[in-house]
Amino acid sequence: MLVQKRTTRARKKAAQARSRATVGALVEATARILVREGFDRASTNRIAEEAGVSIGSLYQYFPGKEALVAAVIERHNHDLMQVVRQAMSEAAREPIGVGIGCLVAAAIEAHGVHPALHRVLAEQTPRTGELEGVELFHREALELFRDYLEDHRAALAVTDLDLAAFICVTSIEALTHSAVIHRPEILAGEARQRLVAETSRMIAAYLGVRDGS
Amino acid sequence: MLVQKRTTRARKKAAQARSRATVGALVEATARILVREGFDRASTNRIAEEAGVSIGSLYQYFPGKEALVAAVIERHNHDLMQVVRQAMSEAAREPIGVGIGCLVAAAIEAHGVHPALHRVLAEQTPRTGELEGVELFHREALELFRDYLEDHRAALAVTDLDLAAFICVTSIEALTHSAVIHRPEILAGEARQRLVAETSRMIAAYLGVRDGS
Amino acid sequence: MLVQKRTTRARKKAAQARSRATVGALVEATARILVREGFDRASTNRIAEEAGVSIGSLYQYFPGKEALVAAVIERHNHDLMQVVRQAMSEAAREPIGVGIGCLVAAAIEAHGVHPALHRVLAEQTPRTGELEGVELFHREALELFRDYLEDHRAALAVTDLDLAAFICVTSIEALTHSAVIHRPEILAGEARQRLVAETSRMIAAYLGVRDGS
Amino acid sequence: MLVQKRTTRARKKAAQARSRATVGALVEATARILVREGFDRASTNRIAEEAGVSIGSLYQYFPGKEALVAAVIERHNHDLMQVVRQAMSEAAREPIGVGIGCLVAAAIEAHGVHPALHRVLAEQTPRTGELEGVELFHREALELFRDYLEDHRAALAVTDLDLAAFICVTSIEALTHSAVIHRPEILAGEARQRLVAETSRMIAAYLGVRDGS
DNA sequence: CATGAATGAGTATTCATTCAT
DNA sequence: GATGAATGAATACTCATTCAT
Repeated sequence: MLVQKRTTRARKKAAQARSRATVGALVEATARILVREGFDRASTNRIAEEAGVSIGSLYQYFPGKEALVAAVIERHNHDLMQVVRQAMSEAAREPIGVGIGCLVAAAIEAHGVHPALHRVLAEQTPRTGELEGVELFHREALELFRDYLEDHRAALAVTDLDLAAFICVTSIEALTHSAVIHRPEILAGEARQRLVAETSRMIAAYLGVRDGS
Repeated sequence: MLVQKRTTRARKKAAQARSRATVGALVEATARILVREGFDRASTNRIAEEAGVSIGSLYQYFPGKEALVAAVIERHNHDLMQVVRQAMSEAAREPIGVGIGCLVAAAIEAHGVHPALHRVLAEQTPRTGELEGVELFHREALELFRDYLEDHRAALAVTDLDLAAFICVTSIEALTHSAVIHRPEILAGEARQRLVAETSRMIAAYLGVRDGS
Repeated sequence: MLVQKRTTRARKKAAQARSRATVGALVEATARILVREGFDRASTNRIAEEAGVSIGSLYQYFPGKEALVAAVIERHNHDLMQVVRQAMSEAAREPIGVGIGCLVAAAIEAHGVHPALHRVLAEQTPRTGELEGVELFHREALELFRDYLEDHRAALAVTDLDLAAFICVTSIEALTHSAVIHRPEILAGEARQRLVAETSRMIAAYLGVRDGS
Repeated sequence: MLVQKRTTRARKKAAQARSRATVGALVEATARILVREGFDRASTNRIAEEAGVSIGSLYQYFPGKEALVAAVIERHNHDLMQVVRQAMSEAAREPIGVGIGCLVAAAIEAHGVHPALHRVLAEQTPRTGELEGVELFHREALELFRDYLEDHRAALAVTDLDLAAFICVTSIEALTHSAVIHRPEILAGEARQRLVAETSRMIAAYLGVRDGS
């Protein structure tokens, strides 16, 4: 009995491990094809082939193309949040004037995680049905930033923190995104410093950051 | 002879009128379907049907779906620019502190021109090939705004006007867009005033607008 | 009355001249497109455009694409026959041994009249309906050659002149055609002489040409 | 393990058998439609229907109409070569005077393999892209015949065997083809013997076959 | 007669999805 | 669970032809 159980467990584990591997391969293949061929040419058949998995198995784990892309988005969001969270905890240890600089720099850095994928996701992926997940990152970042403002409320002139967070996060996100997509030259060398500086200055000015806090 | 010529002209005009009508019907039908069914379900056949025109005629005037959507985008951009230009000339007559408020308000107003279409264009239309025209509006607005800053250079603390224009236009665009799409409640009544006020304040603070100019 | 008639006549003539010009332009345009784009891509609309004529006018003069191509074939056949007839009358003045050489040489020359068109007609034009006209050339040449043999019956060993003509014309035609299409190198310089010589020798040997006739 | 493997193999075989059956059905259906409806009316949809296979399956195995027709041509060529090769080995055992008769007779026989298909392939199939395979048969036959001449070089008066092979094969091919297509009456009963005799005589005379070899 | 806008049946092709093995 | 052959609705696009002007 014990042996049997063990075997079963082992088998299950093996099976689960295999499952995870298959799922992983599929998500990675989707990302690769998305980047290489674009959203429209990313068909389930092609993805399965790229993953080295049969089309039947693909449908075993994902209900369709949408779910596959959603998984890619989720993973990408997770990677981005990693960077953001890291920056957040760094910023928490600094006075707010410095902290905002950290966060802006982090936003740019985050967009550099997987720029090609980011671009495809931003430019070609329709925000419909399951796929609106692209916006999820925004919401998470928003919450984090709102909390950050809350922690520094005393040092700020603004009162409506919700609105302030919306304005800051949206602006920072848009600036870094737009720079990455349409002005890559602005992100190299000294120009990058200036972008960070200017953006930070704008945000700080808007928030009415009091010196020495 | 004169009669003959007239007839010829009349014929031509009739023909041209018919053509224009067909083209117009197609563009309008495209916009309608885009809004009603979304980008992916907007097939050339469906568009032709909606326009009350044969599929053959569609291809007489447009090389494909892309061109159709591009025409819709172009028309939409044109409508937006109308609003922006109007606001620009208004702002030109005011001190910069007030002028920026005008422009921000105009940006929100512009997004209200045809919100449903705007949304589809922003969320579902891939920015590939001919379709990157969505970005064209941005570029035009950028230029206009840069000129505006140029005219008020003396009243500003910033020196790199290109970078400043990029930062301002991108931020304003993103804030109004994001508000329209994800926070419609923020655009009604008193909340709208606050959004305009806050945004304007941020931009003015960033530009280092000197009072009384 | 007279004046009237004259005018009418003149008009008619003018009209007829215009008609002929239109027809000519259409046939030439068809040939040009056939060569440039191939049979399949030669659409009536394209032909009309190339001819600088409206599609409506095209259908005034030709019932469809088939008729257009048939006209091109006919004209081409006519050009070929010109060469063949010329050679025939030359050959008639020579003893048969020499005459056959003339005819073979003429066959090659004929294929050089408009090789590109010839190729398209031979390789891409289906021999169906009105279009079987490609074979018409063969039949005409056959008849001419049969008469030629008849005139030289006394100098020949063969008795069934119909069969002999079929064998000779088919062979000559095939050899020159095949050379033009698949062995163009065989038609330049000294190789060409050899092809003519060998072919003539074969035909003469087959016919049992008696020397000195 | 063995059982497992067997099962796997069996599965594969079953799958492969199904595939082969589908492919076969498609090729046969193409041939049938080609004959019944002609090249132009042979659309992929019609072929799939005739084959009792979905249009999707058609495209799983063939990239398009061209490939389908190419497969038919290939199969037909193969069938023809079968006959030719058979005749060749027969001819090899005979003196060349008799051998040539064998080969000519075989050429006619070969054209009788599937005359209707042969006709469509010859008359309606454009020789473009993948489809030039019609000419492949010619090239193969040419090589075979050249080798044959080589083996009998001593018994021949001609020296340029390449040119001689070209002349012989082209002539024989054209004569039998033309007879089948345009003079079917010439291929029945006694007339056929005469055609073979005359053609053989022409070829033998051309080659300068020495008696008793 | 000339024009060219309009037509719409027809064709090739893709792709998400199912299901027997 | 895995496989991959099969499916067929859907789509983009062409082209011969008509007919109102």
